Amino acid sequence: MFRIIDSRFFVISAVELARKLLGKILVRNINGQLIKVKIAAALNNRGGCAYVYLIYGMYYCFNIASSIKGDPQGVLIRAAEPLDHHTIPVISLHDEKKKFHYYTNGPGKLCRALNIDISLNHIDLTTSNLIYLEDAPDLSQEEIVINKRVNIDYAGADKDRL
DNA sequence: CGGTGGATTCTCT
DNA sequence: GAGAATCCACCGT
Repeated sequence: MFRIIDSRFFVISAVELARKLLGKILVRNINGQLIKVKIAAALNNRGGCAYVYLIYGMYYCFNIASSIKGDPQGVLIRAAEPLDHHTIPVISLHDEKKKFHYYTNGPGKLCRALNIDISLNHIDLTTSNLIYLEDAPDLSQEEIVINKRVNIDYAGADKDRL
């Protein structure tokens, strides 16, 4: 698959971009070690133009901005499927003895697995060697299921929002 | 300049 | 189901 280097790919609405990102390959380069994951869940994000947010002091959320300058939109990547290995081992923050084989099924866990931190904020996905996207066939309409956010039974009234 | 809360996740009850 | 872990942007004083 080829890397996406055409910035026009992102010059669309966040809703469209979220749909196109599904199935694409997110590549993270950590000191030469490539980790590839397939984007499996994205979320239309409301406003904001940052790429990486620190949340609750412990976890990061990885966003991909869309549209054009002056019209801030973005897509929050909520989950992905590891490709290189079945799982990406990440040591538990709470108990280092427990080596959880974390899946990337949540925004915070996704960023932990890929070593995404604030240093990637404002990075350009079309020019950076640290993290970028590889092209992949768009999923068919039938394969895209618009559903509620994953793993959010804690969210109360907000969980019914898309 | 101190207080507060948030786009999360894990652990224990 | 609730609390904790833990950083910083933002707000009020």
